[in-house]
Parts: sequence; structure tokens; C-alpha cells
Amino acid sequence: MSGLTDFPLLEQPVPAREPLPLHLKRLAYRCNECRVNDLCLPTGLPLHDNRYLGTLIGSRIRVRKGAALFNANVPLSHLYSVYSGSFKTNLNNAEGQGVIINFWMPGDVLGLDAIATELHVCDAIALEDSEVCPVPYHRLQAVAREFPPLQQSLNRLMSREIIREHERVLMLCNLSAEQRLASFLLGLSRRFVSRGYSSNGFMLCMSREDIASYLGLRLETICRSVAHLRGLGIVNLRGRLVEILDMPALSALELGSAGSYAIAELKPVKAD
Amino acid sequence: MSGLTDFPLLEQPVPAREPLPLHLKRLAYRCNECRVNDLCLPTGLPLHDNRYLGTLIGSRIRVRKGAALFNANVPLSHLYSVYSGSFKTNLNNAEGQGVIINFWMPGDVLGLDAIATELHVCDAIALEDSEVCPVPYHRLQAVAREFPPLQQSLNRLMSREIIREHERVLMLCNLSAEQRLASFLLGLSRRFVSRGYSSNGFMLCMSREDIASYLGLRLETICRSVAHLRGLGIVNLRGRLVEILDMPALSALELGSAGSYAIAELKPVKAD
DNA sequence: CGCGTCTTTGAATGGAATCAAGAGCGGTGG
DNA sequence: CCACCGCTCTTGATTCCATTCAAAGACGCG
Repeated sequence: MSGLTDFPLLEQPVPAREPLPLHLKRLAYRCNECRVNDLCLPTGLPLHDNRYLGTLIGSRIRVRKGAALFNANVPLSHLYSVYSGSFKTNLNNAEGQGVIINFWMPGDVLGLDAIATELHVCDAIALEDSEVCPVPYHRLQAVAREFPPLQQSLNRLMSREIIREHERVLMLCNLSAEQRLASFLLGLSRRFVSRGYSSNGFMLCMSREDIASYLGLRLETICRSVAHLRGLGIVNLRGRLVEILDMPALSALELGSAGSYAIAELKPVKAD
Repeated sequence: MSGLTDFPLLEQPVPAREPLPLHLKRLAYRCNECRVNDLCLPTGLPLHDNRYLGTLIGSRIRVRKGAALFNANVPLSHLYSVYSGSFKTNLNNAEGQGVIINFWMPGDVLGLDAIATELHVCDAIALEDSEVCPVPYHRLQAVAREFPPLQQSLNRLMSREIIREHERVLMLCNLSAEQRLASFLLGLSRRFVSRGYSSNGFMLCMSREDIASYLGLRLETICRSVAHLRGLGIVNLRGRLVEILDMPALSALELGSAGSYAIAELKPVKAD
């Protein structure tokens, strides 16, 4: 609204090909060395060019397990990129009904849904002790104006979030409880892989109730579905420790009986 | 990617305060006189300034009832703003299961979900003979670079779409069939109001099956819920003609029995 | 160890899906 | 004008899956 005058940095924009002033270099380096920069805002930017980002991102913030990173109806000041740990975002209506909108892992950017109104719409709660990189939103806008690839990256993040919600709706409308759970585990697995972790062994950072809320079910239904998958020998899931034993079978489950994998042939296996 | 060279217009950007060349004026005028420009891309732009938009928006395209404006997996060339008529967008998975992602009315902008991959993810089908204003996407990016309020407007549209999906998920996870229908009718009503139409009398442009898909239900369930609301004397809904008889009661239904409006007191009314 | 929280499992219930049949509606053509 | 057709919509009977209510077990933490 008020133009660029709030951001003295931008009145002398950094020339793209000249060496950076020292005070920028230190911060810029942070993104370059970050393990998840390819998932975060720098997505698609040439790495040597995220000097622009470096001028943006403040020092990391620690959030204790159970604490809120932000709450609904609070003005949007920063977007937050998860550096370590994990979060859930929660949408509540006036009557106290709520759902978990998403779980967020390192590299994910929180707060995009607040851009429309400049008020947060969700509560963001840390699922474990976590760290985030704060990105001052108005400054981001200004920098993105000077550096179009950054704007593009932001556009893509928002669009991808729309698509993710599309897929969630598809799940909620078409899949049974067990299919939803299979889909959830596969989704987590893929996300761990893209962060360099194992695809078939990982730790859940959320409770059964959180999973239920995310999948549009009750926690008892999650327990029953877990028990069933365990009985089929597809996953070994005890407490929050997940081990996927038969990835193809899990994928077949997610897709429903139409899949090429013959689910009917899976026999229950006695757990020892 | 390829910079500005594809867009000769932008190599001599229009100075913000000088009179527009004639060839721009004609098109710009179109947005100014459009009945829904305040819902569309020009949202929040000073009207005298949507000269920039005028350079963007091509002449309107007509789409026949039942025809596709675009299909999934097709490269994103344009965003489309609905000028008249209405559309549905459909997301299908590999197994042929699908859902309706949204219904689109004049002023709504279609295609934002394609920005991440530059491929459309949905099919967009006209529900009646319709007209859209095509907005070439790459040109839009370039113009938005020169004219930041336009970029802001685009950001807000995307963010609002994320929020809309949040609310849809909340509905799918928490509301009964009848509450979903109430919520759907109220949503339509509000959208008609913001377009200058009656809040309590309108025509549905979609079939029962489309409504069912949107609400995560079966078409028989829609029929039953409609019959029940009719029996309660809350709506007069016959075929595709909707008349909301008791708006407060409908709102109370949407919110569930926790609302201040005493649903229990509503007695079934004999239809004549 | 004891407490509270989270998780598991069981039995009964209920709401929406499914299966099935018939009614209404609009368009077409004789 | 009416008969016919296809499509959408409506209603009924039954089934099934997830919810609800309930109680006990496991786990982590002070």
C-alpha cells in the first residue's frame, strides 16, 4: 500500500551480478546451507541467487512442543518456514468444532492462507520442540517485486497448497476409513523421503486424535484401522513408531479394490 | 523463465500517470464497466488504474453448456474470469473417482490451481451457456511485475481460494448431510447477494448429482435432505428453483443444534 | 510408584449408502 | 396434439460402515 518507503534496503536494490555487501552474505549463507531449501521459499531459485532471501529471513525462532507459533485472527506479520520439528494448523469455527488443516514439516511454509485478509485463520501448534525461519511478509512482497523468481516461487507455493487441499477433499469424499489411513501413511512416507529420511520407517509426531481430525474420522476408528492394517501384515505400527512392511499392498489399499494388486488375497496374519 | 522479451508491450511500460495510448483505452474500459470487476482480478485496484488490466484481457470467449473450458493435464495458458454463466471444476483420480472442487460464478477466476505445475489439474465444464474473459498467464505475471497492486490482487485471490478449501474441509469433517445442504444453500445465497441478486430466491445451475459430489454425499441423500427442509417449511425447493422461506432457521441448521435458534421447536409443515 | 493422558478394544447405535422402482420433465417427431 | 424417449429427480427398504458409549490397558512423566 505505502510503496517502498518502508524498506530502505530496496531503495538501492542489490545489483544482480555484483558481490554482496558483507552484512548480507552472512544471512544468505544460511539458506544455502539449509537442508530443506529446495522445499522452502527458495524453490526453483538458482542457489547462488538466494542472496535476496538472505536479506529477508530473520534469525530462527524456537517453539516449544504444544506452544502456538501464531493464532487465528492475529495480524499476519511473518510467514514461517519450518526449519526443524513439526507443526499442526487448526481451523475452528464459532461453535468450537475444528479440524486439523495440515501437518507441517521442515521446508514447509506456514501462513499463506493469511495473505487474503492479513489475519491468520488457523492456530499453528508445535507438535515437538521446533525451529522456524520467520519471513516478514511485507518485506517479502517488496523483495519479490525486485526479484521476480521469488514472486514466482511464492505463487507456486500457494498454488501447490490449493492442489493439496483439492486432494484432501477428494480423499474425504471418496475413501473409506482404511483407505484414508493408507493414504495418510503413504503421504507421510513420501514427505520423509523428500527430506532424506527412510520411506518405510518413521515416527509419528501427532496423536491418534490429530490423525483422526485430519482424516475426518474419530480416534477410535483410527485405532481400529491401524489394528486391521497390522493384522494384514502391511504395517507394523505400535504407538507412534511406523514401519511399512508391504508398500505395494499399502498403495493398493489406498487406491481401492480397483487396483491391480489383489487385495482379496491378503490373509490376516497373527501378530506375535 | 525467458524474461520479458516475449512481451514487447512491457519493454516500454506504461507510465503510471500519463494518458493511455488509444489502443489500450478501449479494452481497459471493458473492466471498468463490468458488473463484477470488484470480485475479479481488479479487486482492490483503483478503478481508474485498471488500464493495466485492459492491456491484458482478451476478448470474451463463449462456452456452451456442457463444454469444457479446459481439461486436466493441459498446459496453463490463461486464467479465466467468468463474465456470465457458471462452471464446475472437477478433479478426477486415476481410478475414475472424482469430486467437484467448486462451482464458479461471474467474477470468479478459474485456473489458479494450475500455477504450481503450469498444467491444469481439473476439468472446467460450463453449467450453462457462459462467457469468460481470458487472461494470458505469462503476460499477467509480467504486467503484475510492473504493477504491484495487480500482483497483490492475484496473491489475495489465491489465498482466498486456500481459505475456501479450508472451510470446505471443515464442512466435510464436521457437518451432517442436512447441515451440509444448509451450508451450501446459504453459501449460494451469499454469492448471489454479492452479485446483486436476491438472497432468498434463485435458480440452481447444477444437478442433484453435482451438489452431492460437492458435498461429499450421494444424490439420493441430497433429495432426502431437500425433502426434509421442505417439510420443515424452511425452503421451497422444487426442481432447480430455490426459495428460502426462513433464513434464520436455515442458518441455525448449518451451525448445528448448538445455535441460539431452537431447532427442536420447528414442526414439520404439510406441503400442499 | 502413581497419576494423567493417550491408546486399544468391545458392543450397540445410527446415519448415509446402496439397491431398486417409479415419477416428473423436457425435447423430438409423428 | 399426443406418444415416446432419455434423463433427472424422488421415495422406499435394506445394508453397512463409522460413530458413540464404555471400560480397560499402555505409556510417559513427575
